[in-house]
Amino acid sequence: MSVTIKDVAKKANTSIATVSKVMHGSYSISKETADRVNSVMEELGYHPNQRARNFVSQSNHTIAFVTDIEKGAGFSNPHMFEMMCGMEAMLTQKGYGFLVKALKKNDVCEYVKNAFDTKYVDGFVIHASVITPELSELVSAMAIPHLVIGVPSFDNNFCWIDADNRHAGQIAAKHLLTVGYQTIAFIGGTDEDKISMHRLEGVKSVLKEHDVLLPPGYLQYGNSGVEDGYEMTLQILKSRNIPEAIICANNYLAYGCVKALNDKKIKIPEDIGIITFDDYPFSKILSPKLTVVNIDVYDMGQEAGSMIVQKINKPNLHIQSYITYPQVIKRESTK
Amino acid sequence: MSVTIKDVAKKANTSIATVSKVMHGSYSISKETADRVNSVMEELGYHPNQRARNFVSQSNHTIAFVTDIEKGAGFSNPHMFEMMCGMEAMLTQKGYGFLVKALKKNDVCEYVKNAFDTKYVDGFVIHASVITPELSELVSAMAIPHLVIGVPSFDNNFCWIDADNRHAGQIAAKHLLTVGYQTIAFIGGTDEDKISMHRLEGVKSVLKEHDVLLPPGYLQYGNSGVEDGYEMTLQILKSRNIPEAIICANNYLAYGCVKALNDKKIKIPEDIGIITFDDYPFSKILSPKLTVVNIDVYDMGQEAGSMIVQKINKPNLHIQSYITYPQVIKRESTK
DNA sequence: CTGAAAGCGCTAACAT
DNA sequence: ATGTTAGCGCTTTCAG
Repeated sequence: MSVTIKDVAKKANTSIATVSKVMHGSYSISKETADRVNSVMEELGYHPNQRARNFVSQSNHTIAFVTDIEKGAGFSNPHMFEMMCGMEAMLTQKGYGFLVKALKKNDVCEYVKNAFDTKYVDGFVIHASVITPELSELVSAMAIPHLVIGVPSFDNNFCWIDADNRHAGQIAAKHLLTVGYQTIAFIGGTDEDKISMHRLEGVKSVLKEHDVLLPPGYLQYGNSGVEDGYEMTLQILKSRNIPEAIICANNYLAYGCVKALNDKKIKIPEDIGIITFDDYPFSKILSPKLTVVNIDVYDMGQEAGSMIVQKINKPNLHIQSYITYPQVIKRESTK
Repeated sequence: MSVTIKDVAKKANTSIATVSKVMHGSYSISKETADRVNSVMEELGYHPNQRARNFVSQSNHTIAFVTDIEKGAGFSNPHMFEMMCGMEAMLTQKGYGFLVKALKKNDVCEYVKNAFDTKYVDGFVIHASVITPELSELVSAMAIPHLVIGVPSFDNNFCWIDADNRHAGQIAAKHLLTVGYQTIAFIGGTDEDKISMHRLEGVKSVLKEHDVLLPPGYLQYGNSGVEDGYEMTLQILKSRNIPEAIICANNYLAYGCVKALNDKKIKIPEDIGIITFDDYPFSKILSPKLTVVNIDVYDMGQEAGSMIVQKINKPNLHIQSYITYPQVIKRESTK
């Protein structure tokens, strides 16, 4: 076994209580004893046993991030990881460990309940993809410190934060208007796709404000594959008056859109400007490089890390808010 | 406080030792008591306190993954996260928690030493990007359970596993030969870029074996940007005899290569075939979709998870090996 | 300013 | 088959 507080106490000719006090910088300790104890600790290479401390304090100083990641997620969902990076950084800064737990929606309740009951972790950040009404019940009934990332789509008592996609949509529309595009079309996901819908809402609100019309033909919905973007763009091009710019609800649609425009020999950004959301690596690689409204998910992760710690310290804090740092990254696909 | 083993014992009219035994399925317990205890546990909603267990057993059943990730890593380094997914899955399966710790190379020694001394975690998986000779000293001097992912580039006592990029290079070359390309060029990173170099080695070994020449003009090195790939491809096209296929050491180079070939109106895969490594999301999005030798980093993560657990259980196990599951994903850029 | 002692909740020898 | 008891290493009253 390694050296314990007892060993230090013995060698320093004092009690373990005093050693403990020295470690915690208690004022009621004479400089001499403190010095003596410190040097013995040094000499013996003493390190407090974290597990014993966890046990006594009934806190692990770790939080679990619960989400649904499976094989391929690293490639298909870079945002999730970018968020994790931000969370980890903030939690480290606050003195917490960052534990990752991949779970299917159906297993989350059991895990959270158990992890909480057994005091395995101090709190949970839970991705909206795995929340359920039962979980909402559970966390509020047992007052489990938690924070959901993403807006729940049902009645709930969760604390949550989310990116404000509506705001991002507004920013996209404003950017296009500002640089001089006067007619704007939108291609987006199905109506199941909340993110796409919120972005569209934001776009609409800005267009309305500026008295820009959005004729039905300028609005296309579909799946979010490259091919879907391609087809939807073709649809838009059938309009009597071709729009001056197209807002694509996501990168894949945007790539399909670019392809369609290329095939039709339509110049980007001169004839038609394109803007999309989220800064995927290939936004910078495509030609033209895509102008993008980026949401800083790293910052969002940091925010989440900071908030879960707040929740742990002030359990009755209740947060439900949109947090977002959208920003235009101007590249080649807009004037 | 929540319900403890004492409460259960009292209510079940037995001792805490018996309760403990019931939990661990000891044989020397009568069916009746076991049943009674179990139902009391159920009734009271008892859950053993994990922290107390950790304390007693001096094991957290958690391992820390130490690596250098910073803002943007989610996008720039999908492989890292894919590996993490695999590790998490395996560790969960083995009953371990997965803790992520982002650290700069200079801070790793201190962290590992302290986390080990304080028994904060049971073992470490360490990414090769943050290892140092001092760390090697440390882990072997203190017998710290660890596993490095990536080959160290210096003399060391680490246990490590790595992807076999040489093997991947062989597979790429073999694939091209098999589908009928007879002359092959290679564009790769600088000679600092070990991964690229290893891939090239593999390629060379296969070409040699099949008596295929690799004239100097067919070999281009540079940085790994899209533009670099573009330029290097142009260089290759200056050769007297244009090669029938090009192996690109990574995706970015490959994209530049595709661009150059498109600009020169050279048809892929008819005139020139292209193959590259690692299945980035945009390999499937580009046109033509890229044929790729994929290394399953998820599997590698799983392997790492499994091995660190083995190391914890059998400390004198020493592993230094190349582990790899390279596989050709045939798409449109080769015949 | 210092120390004795009572836990924290559980496990595992050792008795019975 | 069951119970007693001694820790695990540390924090924290409470006395002195």
